[in-house]
Amino acid sequence: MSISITLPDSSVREYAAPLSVGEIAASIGSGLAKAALAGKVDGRLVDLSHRIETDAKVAIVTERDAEGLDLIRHSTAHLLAYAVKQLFPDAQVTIGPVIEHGFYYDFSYKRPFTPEDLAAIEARMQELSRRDIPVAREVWPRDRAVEFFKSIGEHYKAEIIASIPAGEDVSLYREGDFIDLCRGPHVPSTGKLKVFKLMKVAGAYWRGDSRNEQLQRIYGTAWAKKDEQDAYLHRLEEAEKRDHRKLGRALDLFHLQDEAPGLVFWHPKGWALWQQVEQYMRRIYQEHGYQEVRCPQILDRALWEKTGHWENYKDNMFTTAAENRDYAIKPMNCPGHVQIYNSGLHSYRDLPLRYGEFGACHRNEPSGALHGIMRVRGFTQDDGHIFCTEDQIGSEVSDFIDVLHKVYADFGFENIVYKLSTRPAKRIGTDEIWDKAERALADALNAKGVPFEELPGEGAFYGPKIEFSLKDSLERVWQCGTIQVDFFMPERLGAEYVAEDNTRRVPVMLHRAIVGSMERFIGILIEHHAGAMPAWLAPVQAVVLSITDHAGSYAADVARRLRGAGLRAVADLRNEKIGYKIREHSLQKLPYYLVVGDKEMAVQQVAVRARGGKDVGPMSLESFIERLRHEVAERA
RNA sequence: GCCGGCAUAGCUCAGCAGGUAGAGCAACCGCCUUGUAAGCGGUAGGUCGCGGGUUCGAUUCCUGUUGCCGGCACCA
Repeated sequence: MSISITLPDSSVREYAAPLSVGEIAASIGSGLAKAALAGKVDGRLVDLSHRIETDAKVAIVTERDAEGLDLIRHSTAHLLAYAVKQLFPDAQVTIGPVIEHGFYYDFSYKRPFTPEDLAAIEARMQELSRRDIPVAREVWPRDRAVEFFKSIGEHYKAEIIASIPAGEDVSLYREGDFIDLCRGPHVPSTGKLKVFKLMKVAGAYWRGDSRNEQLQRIYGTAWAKKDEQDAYLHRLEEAEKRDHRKLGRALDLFHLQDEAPGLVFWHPKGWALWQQVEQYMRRIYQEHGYQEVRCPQILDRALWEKTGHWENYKDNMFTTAAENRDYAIKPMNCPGHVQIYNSGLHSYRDLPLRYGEFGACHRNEPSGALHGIMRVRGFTQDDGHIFCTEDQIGSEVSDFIDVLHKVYADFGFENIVYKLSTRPAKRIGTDEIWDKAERALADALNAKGVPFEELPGEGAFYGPKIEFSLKDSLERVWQCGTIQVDFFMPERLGAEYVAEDNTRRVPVMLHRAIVGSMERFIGILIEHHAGAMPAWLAPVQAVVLSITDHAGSYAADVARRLRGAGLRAVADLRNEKIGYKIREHSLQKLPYYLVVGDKEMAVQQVAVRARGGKDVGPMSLESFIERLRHEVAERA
């Protein structure tokens, strides 16, 4: 009996006897046979050596498929392990998964790998690739595999296999004298792996747990084509130029120094940028029914004992003492907001009640977590708390997401990542309340039609939450916005309202922030715009450049009139060539450069140059003011 | 916090098999009065992160420490 194989173009081929995916590729064409990396049989990825016994749908996977690229990366991770085992036979292998743009492999070794080791390993990988060593799949009984890996001293591998259910078979891949446990599939031979580069070594914990021993992780990147890798490396270089730490210094926005780790010194220009963001967010508060409040920075220990922080988060709080009393510098704003709520008696008619604060908080973050102004110990949140009933959660969350979308859009962000974290094992509150709250959050997200990832068990012990993240130019994801349901703190701190039936009830509290940490958000803004802030945010919107001393007083007057019109302008009257001034201010990435010389002075105009070397031409100052105002209003 | 790397002038970086340091840019002072991304000349500037050790002598070697960088862990 024959086997009929259906190809992706719906054509059907008949074969007389069972055959491998590779043989099918060869029967279609020698070019395809050469390009083939793996196969897809009835939707399942398999090796080229996979034998097909019955009718099936088959696709040949090449480097042009997304799956092919993943395959290359995965196999390159194995090639890395192969090379490491050759050069360092007593290193132990663990896991080597595919990640975005590449792969990594974790090893256990008696000493750290050096950058020189990395170069040697990469060279060995190139050599192994040149030798085009076949990669073969083998199936072993689990227990035999465990014994085997133990016998060759690969204890981590043995542990991994031992965690696979007993009695199952496991697949191993052999290339040369290197054999590794792997689900596969893999490329048929090492010669298919040509474009790769080892990027860095780093520590990583075994099984991701900081209580376990630390392994050495080697990161690499791999691609189907050389020019794709070159483009990727180039992209990384370009992204580095956007690094907010570099731009913060170059544009004189802020600095950090040893005496204040994780705390930011905002310079005049950086603070001007901050103020644009803060004033914008203040209007958002006002437009959406929030009342702005302000609470103390330091609160008595007794309050933090009530919230549980003194017991559970003491290591992460900065504390202080005076006159026999202990205090903590607030790590969050919510307890303060509850105090304001509690200062009066509330009716159900008052709810929802929304408080907003630009609250500066301090948290003693682990030293290794600090990162520029993105992860700091002193930060300010656009923090808001909504006191409401259980029934109001849904509409409040829905409204919040609308506002958040508007804000992100105004700042120019479209790439938002949504995550819904649901009930953890250790939690307070009844299942009924959790059901209700989780459903309210999920319904709100679904109603907006946004895709979200659900993280079961990742919610806080006091309630579920949604987190909204943005990606920076280095593809790092930063959490900015959040909305969290809290069944716990209002009760802990004695918040209540009088319900319709005249009973006292505990309100639900929603913690919410849109930009999150102002510091982090501004860091993201800097990287997003590569320091070239849109006019509405730019610390300096226009600089007036005099060509000679002769036009100096006119230039100063133009700058004065711009400031009088509510715009942020400075004059550069230095005795320098105009090209020099243009260059200097261009490096500062200002939106507008107004050149004034005798010509302009004579007709009371300004010659306008926009960022990026665009010549806008001469115009009256009034026209320019109108243009800039329009741009600011549009947030263009 | 953990693993590794790094720390030299305001910035970017060089240097030193151990003999107390150098460039470019910036700064300052002159000259030039300038037309859309670097005019010319000069001057000044460093306890080589900080502490301890080895040494006749340490910026260089060893050690501790602080900070930063890359990951990991963490992020109420």
